[in-house]
Amino acid sequence: MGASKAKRLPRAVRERQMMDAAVQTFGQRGYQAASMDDIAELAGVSKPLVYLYLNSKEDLFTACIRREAKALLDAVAAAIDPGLSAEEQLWAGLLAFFTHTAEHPDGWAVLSRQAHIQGEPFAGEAARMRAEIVAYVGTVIGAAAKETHRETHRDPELAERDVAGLAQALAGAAESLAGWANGTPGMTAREAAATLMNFSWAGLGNLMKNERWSPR
Amino acid sequence: MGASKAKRLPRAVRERQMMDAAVQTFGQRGYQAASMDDIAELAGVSKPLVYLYLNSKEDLFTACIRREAKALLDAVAAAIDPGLSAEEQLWAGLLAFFTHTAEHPDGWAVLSRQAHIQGEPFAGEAARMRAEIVAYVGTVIGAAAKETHRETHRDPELAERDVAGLAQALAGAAESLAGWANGTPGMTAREAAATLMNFSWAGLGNLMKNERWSPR
Amino acid sequence: MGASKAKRLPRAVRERQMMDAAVQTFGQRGYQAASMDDIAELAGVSKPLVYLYLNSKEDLFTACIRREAKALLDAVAAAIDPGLSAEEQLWAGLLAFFTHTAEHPDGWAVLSRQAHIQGEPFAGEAARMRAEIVAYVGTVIGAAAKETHRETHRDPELAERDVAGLAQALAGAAESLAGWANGTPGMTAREAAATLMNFSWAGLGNLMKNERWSPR
Amino acid sequence: MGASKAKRLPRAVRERQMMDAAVQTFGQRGYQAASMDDIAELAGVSKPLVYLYLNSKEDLFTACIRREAKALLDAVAAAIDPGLSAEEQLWAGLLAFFTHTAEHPDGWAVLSRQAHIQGEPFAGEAARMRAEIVAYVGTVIGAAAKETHRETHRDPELAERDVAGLAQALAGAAESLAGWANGTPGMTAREAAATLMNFSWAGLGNLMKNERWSPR
DNA sequence: GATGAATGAGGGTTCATTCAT
DNA sequence: AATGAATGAACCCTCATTCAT
Repeated sequence: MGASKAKRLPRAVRERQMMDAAVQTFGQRGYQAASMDDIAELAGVSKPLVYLYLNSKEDLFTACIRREAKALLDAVAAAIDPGLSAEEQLWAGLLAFFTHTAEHPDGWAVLSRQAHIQGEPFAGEAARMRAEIVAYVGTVIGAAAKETHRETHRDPELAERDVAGLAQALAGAAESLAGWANGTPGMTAREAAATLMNFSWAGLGNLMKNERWSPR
Repeated sequence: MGASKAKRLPRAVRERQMMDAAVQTFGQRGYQAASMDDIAELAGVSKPLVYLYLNSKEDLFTACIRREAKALLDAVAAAIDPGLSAEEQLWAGLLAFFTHTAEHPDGWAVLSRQAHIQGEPFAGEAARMRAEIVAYVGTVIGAAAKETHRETHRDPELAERDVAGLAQALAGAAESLAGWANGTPGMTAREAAATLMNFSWAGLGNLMKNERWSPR
Repeated sequence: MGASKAKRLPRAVRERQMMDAAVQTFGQRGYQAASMDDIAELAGVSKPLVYLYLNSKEDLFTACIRREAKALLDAVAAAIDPGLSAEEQLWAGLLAFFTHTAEHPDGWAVLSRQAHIQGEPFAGEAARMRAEIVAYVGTVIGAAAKETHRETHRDPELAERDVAGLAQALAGAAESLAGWANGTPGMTAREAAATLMNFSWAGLGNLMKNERWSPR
Repeated sequence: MGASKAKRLPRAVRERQMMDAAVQTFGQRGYQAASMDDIAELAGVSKPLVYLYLNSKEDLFTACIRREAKALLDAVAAAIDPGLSAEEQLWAGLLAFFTHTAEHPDGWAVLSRQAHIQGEPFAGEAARMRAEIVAYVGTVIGAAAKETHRETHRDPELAERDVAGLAQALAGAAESLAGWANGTPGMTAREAAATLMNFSWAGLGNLMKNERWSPR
C-alpha cells in the first residue's frame, strides 16, 4: 500500500520509486505474473504516471534489467584490483558477486530469471549481461593462461571456444550457487564463493597448464 | 498446421500429441505466454479435448515436466554402468545428459527454464529432478572420495554440505553449458561434456584428496 | 460413480434411471448448475444415451417436472375423499402434500425451484402444476362457500378473483412451510399441515361467511 | 441500447447504473443465465469497468440482494407507525410491501426468486431479509397476542415455534401473492394486501385467542 | 442398445494501455 | 506533475451437443 495522493516530486525521484517497486515485483512474481497495477500501487503512484515515465511494461522491465545488471557488474568490477594475480582476481570477483546477489535478492531474481528466458524480447538484455560476465571471466582465465603458457612454452591460444565454454560453466555454477546460497539459511557469500573456487580453480589451473581431461 | 476436424484416434495417441505440442509450446514461449489455444491448435485438436484429457493448464504443465524429467533421467541412468570407475561414470552420465538435452531442446527448456521460473507447484517438480541428479552426482563423488581416502587414509567424511554445494555447482554448470551448446551451432554434446569434465574433474579430484582451495 | 459398462436394459428401465438421476441432480444443484455429465455419470450411462432417450437438457428437465408434478398431484388427489366435508378435504390434502414433499425432497426441490422461475422455457410447466393445485384449492373453498351461503342466503358468487387470490396465498404458504419443515429437524408433516390449517381455516371460514376484513 | 464509448462519470453514478442493470438482468433472466456481458452492455459500459467497480459476479449479485433488501425493508419500516394497533401495523406493513414489490418487480424477483435458487452465500443474504420480516411479523403477532391474553387471562406464551411457523406461512403467502399480483393486470397492491389480511387476520386472531384448529 | 471421441460457442476474469482533466 | 475513468483483447475453462462405431 503505497502512499496515496503522492505529492509532486522531481521526476528522477519518482522514477527511482517506480523502478524499485518494479524490481521487487518482477523479482518476486516474474515478468508475466507481475501486473502494472501491482507495481504502480507499490510505488505509490497512479498507473498513467508509470506509463508517462517508463513507457510500457516491456520498457520498464528492460530498464530494470539494465539497472540491476549495471549494479551487479559495477559491484564485481569495483572489487577487482587488476594488479592482483588471476587467482586473487577471481576470488575477489566471486566474493563480490555472491555478496551482491545476497544483498539484492529481488534484483538478482530479475536477472537470473531473465537469463533463463530465451524468447524475445528480453533475450538481448540478458545475453548482454551474461556476455559481459563471461567476457570478464574469459579475460581473467585468458590472462592466467597466458602467464602459465609463457612459463610452459605452450601454444598461447587457449582456444577461444574453450574459454567461452569454461566461462559459461563458471557462470552457470555461480548462478546455481547463488540461488542455493540465498535459499540456504546460514550460508554466507564467503562460503559460496569458496565452494566455487574449490570447484573450479583446480580445473582451470589444469587447463591453463594444458592438462586437459579427455575421454578414455 | 493444426488440422481441423481431427480424425478419431485412441486417447493414448491424442494425449501424446497434446503433450508433444505442450512441451514444444511451453518450451519455446514459456508457461505464461503459452496459451491453451496455441497448444490445442498445434496438437491439431480443439481446446475442450485438451481439457478433457489433461484437465487444466497447470496439470498439463506438470505432466510435461514429469514426462521430460523421466525421459532425461532414464537417458542418463541407461548410460551409466555401475561397474565403471567414478570418473567413467561421470563422463558417461554427462555425455548422455548433453546428448539428451541437445536432442530434446524443448523438453530441456521446460525443465531448466520454465519450471524454475514459475513458483510452486512446478518448482517442486523440477526440484525433484534436480535432486535426483544432484544425489547421483553426490553418490559418484562420495564413492570416488572413499576410494581415494582409502588410499590416503584420510577422514572419510567429505562434509555433506560440501558435496551438496559441489553438486549444485556441477548441475548449474551443466545446465548453463547445455543451454550454451544448444545455442552454439557446431557444438557437439561430446564437446560440452568434455568441457565440463575439464572444468570439474580436477577440482573434484583435489577435493577428494582434501586439497581445498582457501582464501588468503 | 454409477456403474460403468452398463449392461443392456430395456428402455423403460434406463429412462427411469436417468430421470431419477436427473431429478436428484436438478433438485440439489438447480437447472443451470446441473450438467449433463453429472446426470449421465450418476445414472451410470454414457451421455449420448441420455440424449438418445431424453433428447435435450430442456426436454429432460421438462420431463422431470412433469413426472414429479404428477406424483405430487396424484398423492394429494389419492388422499382426498370427495365425500368428506370441505374442512376434512383440505386437511387431508395438506397432510398428503406435506407428507409427499417431505418424502421426495429432490422432486419437491425441482418443482418449487421451478415455481420460482418465470423466464421461459419452463414457466409453462410450473404454471400448469400450480394452476392445478390452485384449482383444486379453489374447488374446495368454492364448494364450502356455497354450502355456507346457502345457509346464509348470501350472494353465491364468491368472486372468482378472491378465490384465486386465496388459493395463491394458500399455495405460497404451503410452499414456504414445506421448505421450512424440510429444513427443521423434528418437524413432521402433520405439524406443518396443522400449522397451515390453523393459519388459514379461520380466515377461509370468515370469508365464506362473508365476513371480510377491510381497512379502517 | 448500451451506448459505446461511455462518457466519464463519477464512480458513484456509474456504480448505480451498473447495479440497476444488474438487478434488471438478474431479475429477468436469473443469476446463472445473466451474463456479465449482458449487464455491462445494459449499463452502457465495458465489462472490465464492471469488474473494476463491483469485483465479481458473485459480489455484484450480493450487492444487488443487499440493496434491494434494504430498499424493501426501509419501505415497509417507513410505513409502520409503532403507535398503531397490531392490526393496523400489519395492514400498513402489508400495503407497503405489496406496493414496493409492485413498483420494483426486478428487485423483488432478485430477492424472492434468484436469491433462493442459488445456494450459499446468496441464500444467506436473502434469509437475513426474510428473517427480519418474519421477526417483525412475529413481534406484531406476539404483541397482539399479549393484548388479547391480558383480556382473556390466558397463558401468555404463544409457543415460539407456532409463531415461527405462522410467520413462515405469512411470508410465503405474501411472496406468492406478490408474484401473482405482479402478473395479474389490474391487480392493485391494496387488493393484494387486503386479500392477505382477509386470509390471515382471522386465523391469527383465533390463534391469539388460543382457538386452535386441530384434526379429528 | 450403447459409447468413446470430439467440438462450437460462450462465460467469468484479467491486463496493458489510453484519454480527459 | 498527476490521476480517475475507461476499454480492447485475450485467456482459462465449461458445457450442451453430435458423430462414428
